[in-house]
Amino acid sequence: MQNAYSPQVIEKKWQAKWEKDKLYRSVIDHSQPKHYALTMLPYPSGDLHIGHWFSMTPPDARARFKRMQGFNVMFPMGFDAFGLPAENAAIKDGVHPMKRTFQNIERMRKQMRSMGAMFDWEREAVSADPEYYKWTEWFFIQLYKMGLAYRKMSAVDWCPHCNTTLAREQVWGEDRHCERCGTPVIKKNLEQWFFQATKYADELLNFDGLDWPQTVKTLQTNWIGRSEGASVIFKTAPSSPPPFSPKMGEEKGGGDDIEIFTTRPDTLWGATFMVFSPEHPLVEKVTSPEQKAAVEAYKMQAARQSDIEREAVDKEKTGVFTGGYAINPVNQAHIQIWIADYVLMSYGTGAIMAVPAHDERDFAFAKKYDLPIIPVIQPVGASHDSPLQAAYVGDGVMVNSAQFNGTKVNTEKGRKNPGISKVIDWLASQGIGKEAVNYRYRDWLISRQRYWGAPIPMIHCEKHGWNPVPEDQLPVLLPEDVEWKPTGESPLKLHPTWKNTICPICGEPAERETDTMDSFMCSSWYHLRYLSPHYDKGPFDPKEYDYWMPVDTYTGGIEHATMHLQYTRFFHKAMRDAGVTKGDEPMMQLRNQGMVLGEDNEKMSKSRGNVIAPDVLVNQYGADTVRAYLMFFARWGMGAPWDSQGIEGSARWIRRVWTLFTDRTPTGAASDETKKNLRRNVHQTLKRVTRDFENFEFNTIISSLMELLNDMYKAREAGAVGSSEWSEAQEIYLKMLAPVAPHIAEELWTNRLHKKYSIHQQSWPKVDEEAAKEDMLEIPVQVNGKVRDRVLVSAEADEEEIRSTALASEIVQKFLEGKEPKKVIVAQKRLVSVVV
RNA sequence: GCCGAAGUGGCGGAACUGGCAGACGCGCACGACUCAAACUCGUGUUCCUUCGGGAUUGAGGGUUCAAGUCCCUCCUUCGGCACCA
Repeated sequence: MQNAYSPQVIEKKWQAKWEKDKLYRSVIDHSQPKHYALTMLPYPSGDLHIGHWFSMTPPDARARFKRMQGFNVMFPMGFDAFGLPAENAAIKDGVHPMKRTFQNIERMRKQMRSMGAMFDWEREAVSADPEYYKWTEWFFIQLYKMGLAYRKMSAVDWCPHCNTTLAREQVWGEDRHCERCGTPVIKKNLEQWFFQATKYADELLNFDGLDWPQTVKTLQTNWIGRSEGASVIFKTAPSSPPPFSPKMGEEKGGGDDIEIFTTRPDTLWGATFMVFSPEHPLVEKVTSPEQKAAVEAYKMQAARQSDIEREAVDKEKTGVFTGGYAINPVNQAHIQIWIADYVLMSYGTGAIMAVPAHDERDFAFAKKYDLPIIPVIQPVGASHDSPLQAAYVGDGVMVNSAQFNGTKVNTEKGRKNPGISKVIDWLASQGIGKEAVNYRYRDWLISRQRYWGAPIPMIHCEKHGWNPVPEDQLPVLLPEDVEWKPTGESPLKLHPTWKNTICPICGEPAERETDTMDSFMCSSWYHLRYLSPHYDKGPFDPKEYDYWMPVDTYTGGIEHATMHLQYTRFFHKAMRDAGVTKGDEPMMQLRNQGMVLGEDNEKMSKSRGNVIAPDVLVNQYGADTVRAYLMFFARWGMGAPWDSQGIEGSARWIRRVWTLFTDRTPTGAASDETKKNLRRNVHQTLKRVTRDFENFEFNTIISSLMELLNDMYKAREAGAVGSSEWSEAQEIYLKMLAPVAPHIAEELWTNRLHKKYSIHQQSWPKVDEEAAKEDMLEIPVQVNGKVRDRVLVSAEADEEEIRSTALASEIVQKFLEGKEPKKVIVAQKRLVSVVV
C-alpha cells in the first residue's frame, strides 16, 4: 500500500467500486423515512463548469449527510437537453442537434462521475429522449383538455437573434433583452399557444408551508403583481359637445361601455378626463371629425415607437384629445377622452379614468394640457393649496364627492381602506362597478419557432380546427432529416412531409403544429420523471410518486425565481386539478446557491478568458479537495470570486488528514486531561457540523473540521494515540468527513482503520452532550463596557460565585480604584459586566 | 421611483438567542529542515501606540450595563420591477 496521498488512484478506485456495488441506488423502502434531494438539472452545453460543481457538490454532501442520518435519500440527475444553443450550433456547422446533445451528455456524465456524487444514475432522465418528451406532449394535451392551453393572436416578444417568440418571463432588464442571448426583443403580432397560468395567480401568491427564501417569494409576488380595486363602467357621451339639454339621450351616438380598472374608486368624483391607449378599440368611434387627423397622426407615431421608448419612465407625457366625451357614472359629468401612450393596452382595460388631483401621472398630463383638476381627498385638518401644486396621494377625508363627503380615506389598498370599501359597495349596488383585482401576471407563451424542442401535439384541420393528437399516437417524434436555416420559422414547417397528417376527427388531410414547446415546459416536470424514467404507462409510476414526492430540498440558482420556479409551481397545481399530482406544492424547501465568479471578480465567460475548468483542478488536486474548497471558499448562498491560491489551503488540509491517519505513531500515554479535552473537542465539533449541514452552512463545516484536525495533531503530540478517545476521534472524524470528501474518507476508513465497508453506509454519530460540556469557563469581565480581565470559574459555578470571582480579580480592582461598583451584571455564564 | 439582498483586516470569510469582534483559510513576515529551492513544520499577522493603553464591523444618530447583531436617517454595490391606472 502506498503511503503518499494519491487522489487520482483512490478516487477512481472507489468510484468504480461504489458503482459496481450500486451503493447509491435509491429504492422505495417503507421502513425508512424518505428524503428527496433535488438540484437543478444542467443544460448539456458540452463541458462541466465550476459553477455546476458549486451547485451540485455541496448539496451532494448534504444529501450524503441526510442518508447517514437514517433517511432513504434519492439524489437524481439528468439533462435539460432541448434548447437553442444546440440548434444554433447546427445552423453554423451542420452537426445535428441530437447528435451534439447526446455527445455532450456522454461527456458531461463522465465529468459528473468524477465528482464522486451520490447520483443514482438509474434514475437519470433526459428531456430530449422520446421516452421523456412523449410525456411532455401528454402533459400538453392534459392542459389542453382542461382548457388551460389555448391559442391567441397578440403582440408578443420576439428575439431576432434566436428567431423565436419568448415568454414574458424570458425578457429581461430595462432594454427588454432575451434572457438567453441578450439581444433586445421586438414585438410581433402572432398567433401562439399559451398556458393559462393567470388562473392560478392567487394560489401562486400563497407560500404557506413552503420553506423558501423570502427573496424568491418576493420576486414571485412582485412578478404576479396583484392589485385590488374596482372596475367601473363609464359610458361614451353623444357626439356633439354637451349642451345642457333635457333631451340628451336622444342625441346621436354614445352609450358605449368604457370599462376601466382603478385602485382608487374613492377618487371617482375627481375624474376630470379619461385616457385611452392609442390601440383602444373605441378610439375610432369616439374621435370627432375635427380631431381625426391629429388622432391618426398620434396613433401612427405611437405605433412606430418601440415599447422600450414608450415605457421610458421619465419621458414627458404626450397625448391628443379625441374630441369625444365620456360620462362619469358617479356624477354624470361630461369629461374629455384623450389618447396617450402612457396608457398601455396590455394592462387593465387599456383605458383609465384620470384623477389629476390624486395621481402624479394624471396631474402632469392635466397641467400640460390644461385640463381641470378637482381635489376630492382633503388632508385632515388642512385644506389644499389653490391651485394644487402636486398630486395629493396621502390620507384624508373625501370632499366634492356627494354623499361620501367626510368619509375617511387612508393609504391602505383595497378593502382595508374604509373609503375604497364604501365606494365599492355603493358602485355594486348601483350596478355601475364592482370590486376587481388586476394582475401584472400574463399567461405563459409556450410556442417556439424552433426545431430542437418537444413538438406541440396538435393538429389543425380545415373543418375541425385544432385538435390534440390522439394519446395512443404519442410521441409525435421529431424528424431527423431537417434543414437548418434561421428563417424565423421552425425547420419543421419547411420539412416536406412531416407536418402532413390526418384530422383525428374526420380523417381528412390535416396539418401538424410545427412550433415546439418552450423547454421550460420540459423542466417543469423532470422531478417527476426521475421517479421512474422508463415507466411507460404514464409520466411516472404512482407508487414511486406516493413514496418520494414532494421534493424535500430543492437547490439551484435564484435566476430562475420567476421562470422555472414559477412555471413548475403552476404546472404542479394544474396537474393536481387534473388529478395527476397530489398536494399543492412540488418542492417544500428551496435554497439558492450564489455564483462562482472569475478571479477578476467578473462573471466567468469564455470571451473574458476567466473560466476555471474543474477537470484541470480534479487532475491536479483530486475531487475531494475541489469539493472541500467549493464548500469552504465562500458562503454557499452568496458565492464569491475564485481564488487559485486559496484552493491550496483545502489541499493542505486534505493532505494533513491523510498524514494524520497514515503516519505510524507509537502509542503514547496521554494525561486524562488531554484525553478529556480531545473528546470534548470531538463532540463540540460534531454538534456544530450537524447543525451546519442542516442549515446549508458548508463553509463553517470545513473550518470546524480544520480546527478539530489541528486539535487532533496536538493531542497526538501529547500522546493520545492508542487510547479509546483517540479511536473514537478518528472514527467520528472520518464520518464527518465522509459527506465532504467521500473518497479519502472511504480509503482511510476501509483500508487504514480497517472498518467495515462502506463508510457511506454508516450512521451519523451521536453527540455525547456530557462529553461536549466544558469543565472550566473563562469568563470575560468588563468594567464600563471594556473587557479588562478574564477569570476562570468552574462550569458549575452559580451566579454569586462568578460575581465574587470577577470582583476579586486584581485587574478589576485596579480599574475600580477603590470605588464600589454601581451595578454588576452576570450575563448567564458568558460575561460579567461591572459598572462604576 | 418602488421592492429585495449585501457592506466586518491586504483577500474569502467567522461570531449560537444583544454578551471576549476578526474563528478557519489564503496571502505576507520571520524561523526550522535543505548545498539551495519547493514541500513540510513552527511562530507572528486589524490599525495606531509614549507599551499604560486607545481606536475599530459602510457613515451618522439612538436604545442598553453591553450593539457587527435592535431602532432611525443616510451612502455604496448588486438583483428584481417600473408611466401597472
